Amino acid sequence: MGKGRAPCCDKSQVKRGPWSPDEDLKLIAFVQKYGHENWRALPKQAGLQRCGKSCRLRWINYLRPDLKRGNFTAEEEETIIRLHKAIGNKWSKIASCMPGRTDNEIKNVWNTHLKKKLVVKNSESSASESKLESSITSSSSSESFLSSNEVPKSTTPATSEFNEQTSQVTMTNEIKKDYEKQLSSNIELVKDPKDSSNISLSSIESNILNTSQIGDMASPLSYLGSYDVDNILQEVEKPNNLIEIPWESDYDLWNFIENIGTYQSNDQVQLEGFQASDENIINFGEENVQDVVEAKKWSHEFENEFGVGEKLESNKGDGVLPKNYDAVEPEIDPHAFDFNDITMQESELDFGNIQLWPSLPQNNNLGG
DNA sequence: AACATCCGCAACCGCCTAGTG
DNA sequence: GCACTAGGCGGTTGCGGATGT
Repeated sequence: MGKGRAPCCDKSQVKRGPWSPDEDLKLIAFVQKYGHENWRALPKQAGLQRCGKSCRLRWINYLRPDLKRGNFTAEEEETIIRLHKAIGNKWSKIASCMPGRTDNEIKNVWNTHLKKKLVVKNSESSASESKLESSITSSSSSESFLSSNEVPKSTTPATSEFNEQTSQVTMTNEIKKDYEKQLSSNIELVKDPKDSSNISLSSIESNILNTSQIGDMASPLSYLGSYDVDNILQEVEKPNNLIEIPWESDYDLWNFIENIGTYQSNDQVQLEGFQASDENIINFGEENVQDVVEAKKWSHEFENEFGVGEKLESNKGDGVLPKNYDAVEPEIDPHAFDFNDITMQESELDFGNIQLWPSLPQNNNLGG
């Protein structure tokens, strides 16, 4: 060894392996209350014998309240495939286009399902495609990022954001930039070095700009001819019926929505099925009561506006809770608060059992 | 029923990068 | 510009459940 940096923590001092419900609760409670400004310091402050990285990963991939759980829908898979075609293994970027999904999850889905699916698909269509390919790409060395069989088959270049409500795709600036960068680098690759003039792409370009079937273009050249990414994406991607929800831009709004499932009372909350010990009690600050009231109000508005009330329904059931919970506590849902044990100061608060994942109980299991 | 193999997923590892002094 | 730190990312691994023999 001798190379590389020192480990981020003393491995002998930290626990590794699967997380227990108790650890999860500690982490959730801490993050809800204090946030996660400093992951390295967090485990100590939260009373966890874990590496900060491990805490971060656990939170991001599993405990975050805005996570969607359950199988990927066909639309989501399609989105992953499209984005992967365009930007490759940029899992976090892909994830940023798919609210409620994590990079890790997407990566796993890709490696276990989609890659195989595509191999089968490609081998089925390879015969017919190879004919077309040879006629189109003969002039290009085309080791470009978007090889001809990687040109999106339908509608969207990669710069997109999946909209859960409409199953539509819109673009984020970050991805767009990436995409533009890749386009320009590809253009360099395909240009004939002997030709100092720009490649004449005007006819192709106008085709792109005028067509609603960008995906039918089979040639990488024609694809790469689309310098005006903005224009194209606006033309092609923006469906009329799309309701755009600014996922990242309005943090407070999402916070409100999330809070419904997280902050319940300014009192101590005992977790159902756990013995009353200090470890199993989560204290919520007084200010959170206001949050809950506000959140409830907003959630009503939100539900009316976007019809997402089901988001806040109970997510008990297969595939919603982590697998290891079944193993540890098959009879107990550690994320269901028992409100019988709460001394309510705000008499109007009556939210029933709301769990720590206000997430969509999509289909059933996560495969597995 | 017992064992072997496969498969999916959560977690870990190590590198990269941005921020800071 | 350099060193250091912490967060983020993508690749990989290992466990446990599912399936096959």
